[in-house]
Amino acid sequence: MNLPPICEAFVLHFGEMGSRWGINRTDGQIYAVLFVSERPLCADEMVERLGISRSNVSMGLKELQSWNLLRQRQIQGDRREFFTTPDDIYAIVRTLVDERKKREIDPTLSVLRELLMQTPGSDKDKHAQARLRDMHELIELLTNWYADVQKLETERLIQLLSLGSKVVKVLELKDRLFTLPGGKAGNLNRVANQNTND
Amino acid sequence: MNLPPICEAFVLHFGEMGSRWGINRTDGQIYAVLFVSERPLCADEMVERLGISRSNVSMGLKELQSWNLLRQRQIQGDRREFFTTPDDIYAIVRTLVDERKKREIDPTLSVLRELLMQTPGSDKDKHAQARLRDMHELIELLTNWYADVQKLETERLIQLLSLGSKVVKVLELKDRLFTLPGGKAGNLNRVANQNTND
DNA sequence: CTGTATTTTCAGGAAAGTCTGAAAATTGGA
DNA sequence: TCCAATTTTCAGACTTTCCTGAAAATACAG
Repeated sequence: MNLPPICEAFVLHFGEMGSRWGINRTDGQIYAVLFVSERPLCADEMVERLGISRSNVSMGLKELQSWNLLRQRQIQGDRREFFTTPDDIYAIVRTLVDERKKREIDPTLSVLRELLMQTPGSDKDKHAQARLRDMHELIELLTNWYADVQKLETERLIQLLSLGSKVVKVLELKDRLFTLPGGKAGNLNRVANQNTND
Repeated sequence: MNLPPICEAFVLHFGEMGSRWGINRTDGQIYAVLFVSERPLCADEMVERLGISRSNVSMGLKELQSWNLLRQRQIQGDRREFFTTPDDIYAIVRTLVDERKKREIDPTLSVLRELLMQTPGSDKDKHAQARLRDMHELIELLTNWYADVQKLETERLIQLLSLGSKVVKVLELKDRLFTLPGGKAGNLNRVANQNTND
């Protein structure tokens, strides 16, 4: 590997982590090397830096592209293709989550729905369906939350995440305020509900 | 595989998904078969249902136990050990996330912190550090959010997740209400801030 | 302590996944 | 069109991971 020390340490760790998440170690390293690079790289530069074969880089890039994780750039008067990762790390994570959702969560949801439609032929299958219903409900809760939150601008998202569980306190406050008796409170409560039900 | 149709379909899908997440397909199947089972199972029953070797089940159970994913039960007058998954699927997901965090996120954070402490020996390393700082910041944001939200009771958590991005609307409402001029508003604002700053 | 039921370990075979070099395909300039 | 630069493909070598049966270890009843 032909990289300055900090880059190399990161690339190695990232490849290692990738391989624990079902991502080919080398593909993880290719991504990492692009992620820390100050400018777009062509395939031969990755070969040079990672010390792997040209064909391995080619396949890795194809895989990463199929995950929408790369930007491709042409450089003036150069026939080679250059690659980068997006600058915005929030955008990167969104893409990653979107792709994994598309490839793994969505198919799982549809398998679960299909199995829940079937008529159980035994008590065991009946019980299995009850468990599957729980799982389906939870996955739906999480994906709906994600779909909703994903629409927010990064700015707002950060705000929301920073707040964490304190949100619950704000809700308690809201409940407390708007369940007070009296005309004014009733009026405010309508406003509040307008704001919380879409 | 010796399972009723719905169970079998689920077990196969779950094993398949597991293998995409860096979990051994067989271990995923073992988990799945316990998850849908109406009662605790002993190792030989898993052998029978999944059609794999006894030693494979033994290793799978060991692995799943190291992830804290199983409950172990003794049955009156039976020397064999019986296993189940927890009933509460929210608890299951919490455990899963906790373990992955412990094994993958935490070590990554410490690698990042370590690399950010180092003095860069080149411009490339300097730029790499800037990228690593972004990544570190984002991971911290997410893990802090998780650590915070994880403390909530399931009930409250569901409430919060169901709300999704509507939370932002509630916050806007709060801001609108408590930035109005007047003594009463000022007073309420203090209450609100007490409630939102821990 | 002995014997049986049960679980665990582990060497080595099987399967799956990864990597490479050589060759084919593609691209764009002349 | 041809040619050289570049990228892609893919068979087979190599590596890693997984799975098994046999043997060892453990647990416990008698």
